[in-house]
Amino acid sequence: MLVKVTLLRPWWEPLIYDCDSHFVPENGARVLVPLGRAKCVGFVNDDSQKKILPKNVKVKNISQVLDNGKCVMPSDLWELALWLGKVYLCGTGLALKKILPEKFLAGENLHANPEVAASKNFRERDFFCPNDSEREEFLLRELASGKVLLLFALKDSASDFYERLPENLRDEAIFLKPETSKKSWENWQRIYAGEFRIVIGSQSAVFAPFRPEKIIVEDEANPAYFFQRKPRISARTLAGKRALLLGCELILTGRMPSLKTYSRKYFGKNPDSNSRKYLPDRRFFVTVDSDYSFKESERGIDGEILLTYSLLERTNRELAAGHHVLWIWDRIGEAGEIFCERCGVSLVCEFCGGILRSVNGSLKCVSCGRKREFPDKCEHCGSEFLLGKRPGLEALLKIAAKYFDNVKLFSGRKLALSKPCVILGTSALLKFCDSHSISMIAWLNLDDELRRWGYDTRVNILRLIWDSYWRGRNCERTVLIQARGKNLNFASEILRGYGKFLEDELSTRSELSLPPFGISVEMLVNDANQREIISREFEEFGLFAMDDANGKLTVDAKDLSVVRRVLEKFFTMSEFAKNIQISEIRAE
DNA sequence: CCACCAGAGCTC
DNA sequence: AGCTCTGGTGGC
Repeated sequence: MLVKVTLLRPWWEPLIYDCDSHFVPENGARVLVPLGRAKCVGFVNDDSQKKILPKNVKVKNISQVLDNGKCVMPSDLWELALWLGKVYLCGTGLALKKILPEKFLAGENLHANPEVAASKNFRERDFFCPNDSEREEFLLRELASGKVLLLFALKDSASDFYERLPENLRDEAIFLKPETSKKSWENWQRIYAGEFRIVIGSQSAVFAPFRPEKIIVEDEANPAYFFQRKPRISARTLAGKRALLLGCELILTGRMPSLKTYSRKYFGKNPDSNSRKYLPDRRFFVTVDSDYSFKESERGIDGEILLTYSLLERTNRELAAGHHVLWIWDRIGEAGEIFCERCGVSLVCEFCGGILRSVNGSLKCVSCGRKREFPDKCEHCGSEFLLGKRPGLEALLKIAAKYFDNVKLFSGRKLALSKPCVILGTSALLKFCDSHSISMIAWLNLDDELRRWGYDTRVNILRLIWDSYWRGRNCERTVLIQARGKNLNFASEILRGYGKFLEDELSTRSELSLPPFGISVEMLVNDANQREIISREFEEFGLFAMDDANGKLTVDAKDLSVVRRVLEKFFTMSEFAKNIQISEIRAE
């Protein structure tokens, strides 16, 4: 009896093995199979289709059936793996690797847990409310009963929330750490055994092995839900799919809805026209360089820091009232770039060609992070006139110190805040709003933030600015945005409110077929001939593959299934020669 | 003579 | 992607 078995490998198709008895394990059951000289764990993945063997291949026997031929992982996780393998072009094998712990995949023994029949009653709700305390109360109410999976975008917010839980709830709950330690396998088994009613965690907790009746995604608009490692899908999307497969309730919460949720709710099949009420309008102050302003610069660094009169005046006012003020400047170090004044060439990383930034007196590559000593001379022309370009936080610190007595630079370490002061740092500063009373936040270089490329840059910046208004328990706050004339548009779009901004963004993306209206798949194909072949295949399906000649191929499509149909023949075991790698899928 | 390694090749 | 086999290097 032939059986298809999915192995934990990058190819998309299952392999065919023989199961000599008449007893065929069910789909999702673990088996031990020989592969070449090695033996490895696979998962039975049999469909009704005919089993076609390539020539010159002899079918081998399954070595051992594990778990009595039963699928012991929660069945919705098995279905989630099949779905993820398809929609993220990674294959079921790599999807399983993402979803399940290493020990389970290695075949470690597991005490099977009797399956509880799911209620099969998918429902979606949301609670968007900018006030953090109100949202926390909502979450506590939702945790009162039933099995709940509660997801946060960041590990720290998850553990903070867990620590603050009232004792009776904390006894029934577990905070699932993302690390893969011995302890985490133990915790996985305890959740599997049904020891906890509530599971709290960040991204990876979306794969918690139990059957929640409710999945809550807090701060669902946060891009931190995207996994760092491939496949780089959003845990929010997985949570939604999982709720659908389980037939349970999905609750999205946050200060504001994400673009995806917003478009689905208001522009999807059943637009919800009466609940735009949760998009409150707030006033921001935008100040531009045509206002009375100072252009400060630092010795040895080419480039100016814009300080408007309004910024200085308002900061002074807040300090006098005994408050803390945050100045956000998203460039660490002394200067963003070092260049030679004589020949004009900038210093770049010798390994990856990335721009070198000056941090703490040495050089650090912006893209690969490698450090280097500061050279004495220009490596290009030998002159000694090396200058910084685009001032960083260290330069800002020196300048700000001229205007205010108490200025501090936050560089990731702890910061004691006793006296009223100006705190300088990147957008990571926003977390001070949780623990301190911050009465003003100023965005000093929004221009630079907007220069960063990415179809979602604008939405992410909007979200950060909007959060800077609401984050923390104290909501009386001024948000000030400095902008130069040319980026005044963005600033004034923010002034029109969150909802209006997202609507405009959606219509722009619709016009340009950007996500969520179009999907873009980026792949690495080192071999030029192979690139040529794949491009032609795409063309036959009416898709244009852009070749950047550095090995990257980008395809924009309306529908991923066409892309999958083209690529599937390259992701078989015989074709797979490490020459195609899906590097990025932009779908939302 | 063998330990140690980087690279090649194969996998129903 | 792993795993194992290969063949080279370098130590004594």
